[in-house]
Amino acid sequence: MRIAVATGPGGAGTLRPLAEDGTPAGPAETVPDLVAAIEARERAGRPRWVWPATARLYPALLERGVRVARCHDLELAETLLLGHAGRYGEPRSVRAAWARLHGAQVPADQAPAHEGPQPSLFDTDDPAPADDLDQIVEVHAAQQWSIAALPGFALLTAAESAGALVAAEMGHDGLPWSAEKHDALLTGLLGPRPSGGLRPRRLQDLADRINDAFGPHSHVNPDSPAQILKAFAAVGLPVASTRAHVLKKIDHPAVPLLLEYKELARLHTAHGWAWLDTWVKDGRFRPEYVVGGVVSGRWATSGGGALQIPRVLRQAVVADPGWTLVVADAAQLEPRVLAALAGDRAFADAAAHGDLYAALASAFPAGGALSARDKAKIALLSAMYGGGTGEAVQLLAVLKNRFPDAFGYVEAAARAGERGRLVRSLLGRTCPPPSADWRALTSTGDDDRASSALRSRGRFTRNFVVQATAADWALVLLATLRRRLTGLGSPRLVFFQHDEVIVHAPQELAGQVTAAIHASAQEAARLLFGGTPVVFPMEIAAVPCYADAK
DNA sequence: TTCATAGGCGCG
DNA sequence: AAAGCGCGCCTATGAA
Repeated sequence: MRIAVATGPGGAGTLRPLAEDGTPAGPAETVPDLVAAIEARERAGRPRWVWPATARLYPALLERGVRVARCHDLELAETLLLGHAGRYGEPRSVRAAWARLHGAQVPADQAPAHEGPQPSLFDTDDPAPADDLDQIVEVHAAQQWSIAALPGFALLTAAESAGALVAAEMGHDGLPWSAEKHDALLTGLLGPRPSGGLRPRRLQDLADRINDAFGPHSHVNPDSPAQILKAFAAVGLPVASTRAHVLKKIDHPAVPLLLEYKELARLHTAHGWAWLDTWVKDGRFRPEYVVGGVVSGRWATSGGGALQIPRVLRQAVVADPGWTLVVADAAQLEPRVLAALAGDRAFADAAAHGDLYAALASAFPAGGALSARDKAKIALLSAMYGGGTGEAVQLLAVLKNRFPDAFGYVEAAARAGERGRLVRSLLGRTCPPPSADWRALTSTGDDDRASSALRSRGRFTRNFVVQATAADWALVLLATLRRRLTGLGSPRLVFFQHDEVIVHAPQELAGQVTAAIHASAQEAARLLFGGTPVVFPMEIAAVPCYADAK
């Protein structure tokens, strides 16, 4: 059973039961308290809720303690369907989808109402227009018809919608975060918290010593790459850039000071006290996730930088007393995905257990500075990213000879991209078409810029098929894990980063959570790849602090 | 003063 | 000179 949901004014709304294919299975009903009505029907029968956008509607339910098992997010589904049709970037609102169905003028999407107090959806003074239930019902039915015709899309849209539920729940529950530990870490590395916009003591000290190293009259701002370049040129050491790996190659007393400065300055500006004040409240870090924010299907964030937390700050992620963090990481996910995708028998056999790179190592010649395992890893990464300079050239040749189907799979994706064609993940998530600029550039000449653009597009599509299918797998894992955790009661998903999840759970449930994660990884592999011999092992640790994992 | 871009680096 | 994929966030910088 499905139920379509339209929000109305003042917390009211309208509901209508639907069959799986979207045809109405009963009359529309207007309810004065939409959240209460959803809660009652959720208890009665766990329907799949059909609503315009989980991100706008679900936070208000969570505020009132209401969670739902399943939904169909119309905007996310519309985005996936448009993408599959090569129509990236067209408006995805229910109104826009309805207008497309009727050949009417398609309204542009409203900019996400940023900032301001969170859920304005149920505010009585909400200026946003109420949803139109009839449009919701009609758009949903059209989507179901399209989805049924596309292999993988039923699973893809269900998983994307479940991901939206998880994202809202994680934003609501938050990642357990110790402000005390974070502050102590900052103080230890940077010195006491400075007042005003001053540099912390340790950074100022390094800045002074960097200037001393460049000479008595030096005025270098270490935050300015341009000034650093000039300073090195002035002492006879011209460098192409100030990136850490470039600076490491030159011999000058300022280099180690600069490297230390950059690292600490980054921590201070991106995840320092200002970040702590903004993003951590009541022992929880509540980021804003954007489901499907990356074209490959990975999530993005729109604030808080949840997907770029420096490893050193994992010390601040601490379970509540009596609780534990179950930290789970998919080992070597992308090469395993390639193995399963390509159906390369020899490669899949290597990916059938343990350490994939080690299993491949015997195919690569011994000798030299690199171990055979490292060579296997470089070859794989080059194949998936489109690298292949220096030593990687020979290693790629080995890969091509020994594992021709795996090599051929990403090569075919690269060639499709170079021809301007679309490529898709296993479940059908589709890459954006090349831009008009790209077409103009690559159709006219065969100069350097044109061939560079061609190769760039090839690298993108080459990587897309792997990264996006890995995202498919991770999203299905997340969806099935969420279902299992609901069965366990109190455990909560609190973090998801591409191929890694953290569950916050009472200590006594750590074993059951661990089992649930293993089972979900297996289920995801089966749902995507059927009977592939490739395994998708999870490295799991139940720890009091995130930093203790691995 | 505001805005867009580049350079750099954090994560996978 | 650029160079292997995908992101977000910060500062410096120069144009508007």
